[in-house]
Amino acid sequence: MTTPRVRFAPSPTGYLHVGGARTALFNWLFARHSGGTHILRIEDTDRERSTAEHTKVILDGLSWLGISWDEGPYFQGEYASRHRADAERLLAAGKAYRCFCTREELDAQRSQADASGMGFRYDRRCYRLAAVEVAARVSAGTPSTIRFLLDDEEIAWNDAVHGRISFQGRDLDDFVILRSDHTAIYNLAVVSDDIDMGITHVIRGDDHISNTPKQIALYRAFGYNPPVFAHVPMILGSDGKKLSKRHGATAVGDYQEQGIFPAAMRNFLALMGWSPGGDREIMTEPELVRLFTLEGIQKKAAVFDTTKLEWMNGQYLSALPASELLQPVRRQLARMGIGDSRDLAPLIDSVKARSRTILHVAEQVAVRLDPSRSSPDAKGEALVRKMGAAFSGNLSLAGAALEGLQAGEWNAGRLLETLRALAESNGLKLGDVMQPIRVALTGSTVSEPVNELLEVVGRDNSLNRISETARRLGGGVSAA
RNA sequence: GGCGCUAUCGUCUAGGGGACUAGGACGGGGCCCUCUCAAGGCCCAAACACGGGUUCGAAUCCCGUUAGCGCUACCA
Repeated sequence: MTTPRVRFAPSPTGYLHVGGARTALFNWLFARHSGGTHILRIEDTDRERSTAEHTKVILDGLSWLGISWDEGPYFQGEYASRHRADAERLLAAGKAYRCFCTREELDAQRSQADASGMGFRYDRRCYRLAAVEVAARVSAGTPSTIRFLLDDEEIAWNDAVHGRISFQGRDLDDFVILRSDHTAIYNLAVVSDDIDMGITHVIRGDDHISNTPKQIALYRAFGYNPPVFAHVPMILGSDGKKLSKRHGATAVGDYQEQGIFPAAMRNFLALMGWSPGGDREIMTEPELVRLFTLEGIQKKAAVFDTTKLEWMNGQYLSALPASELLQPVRRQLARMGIGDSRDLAPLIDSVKARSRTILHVAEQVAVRLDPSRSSPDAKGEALVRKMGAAFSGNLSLAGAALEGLQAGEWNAGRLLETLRALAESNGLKLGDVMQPIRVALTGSTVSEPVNELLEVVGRDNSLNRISETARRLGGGVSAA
């Protein structure tokens, strides 16, 4: 068996979608697993919608995900002359014919067919034109497309994920392969390029299943054996509909911004429509490559579950030491307009267990760098309301006790001792003194243990914030 | 409408005739830990779409129904 050659062939008419990224990932995993070649081909033949910016975004997205390619990127638009020559070769061989029907005529025929409840099929009126008539129109300069003459025969293939799929030629149409401006239509361009590039396996979304018989017919007409087709299931939004902007973040760039790790995204995407069998979920890149097979691909469409993605990202997050998080966290902080001079590692360590994304880590680090950046959330406000005057009262008490600690004593151990003693001597539960501090410093009722929080925020920042908050909420009345 | 694809917990999935009182993960609920928690530990609820076959035996094989999705362009 020759080594596989696969391609990822996005059209640069939009951003790199998670569905496209998943298809790219499968192609890449298959190539790496089998020692094959991964080719990147940009299908830019839709000139109206294709842009260089989209191409760049797609390339950047793939790089971010760690998906590489061995050949390319090739640009389909550069092969226009081969496409045209191939179409004309089919025309000369009598396997295609010129069609002079205009778009308007076709539209009229289509709507008529719709109105009568019949499915539209091109009636081959131009195929029946006499040769002299065709020649006359051509020399008169009448624009024409080239249509493929589709035989009525069974077209079937053994799909690597679905098994045998078959269509009848009579259910298909004599489809256009070359536009009147001599540029190729998708199905022709794909087959022409895949033959030219020696593609052995076509791994793509299953929305292409109905294109496949047309493409196989083209392979037959050109005298080539079709490649192996593997149609991977769609990725759906939470409502079971095709993923779109309505579903929120759908571009891989969105997840990059949210602080999702490429490794986590890759791991998660690999599990959308593929399973290694058994219970494995968190897998390293080499494991993914080793385990990946076309047989493990699912037939059923998968719903993209952001919550589980974030959970998985959290798994990667907690497995990574703070030292490796330094750069990404700094980047996020910079985007938030926060420069820093402090060593962030201890801050990162104290918040990463409770975080799922880098963005979340950065937000919490920012608050610990400067508690005045915090604003109370719903739970924080509820606590203030519930405790009433005791909130600021206990806070002042704590502030006074904490002030007794010198800078050299400001560590988690001493802080805990101090707070415990304070609670005991005032007949308070530990939580009654801890929670107000937590809310004052973070705005929330959730954080690392308060003594650790105090240590990480530092003596001056902590004390300032505590007295400030006590004063503000105490309405100027000292509770002491 | 026509053609095609698909159908296991809410979601991602394991399962390829007996090992299934259907397993894992996310999410949900509860308990423990505890100053709080989105962290950790333990526990619970939750699914084979429906109907026919085949078989000693069906989540697994076949057929039909239903539902969902895709395609049906001089888009890709």
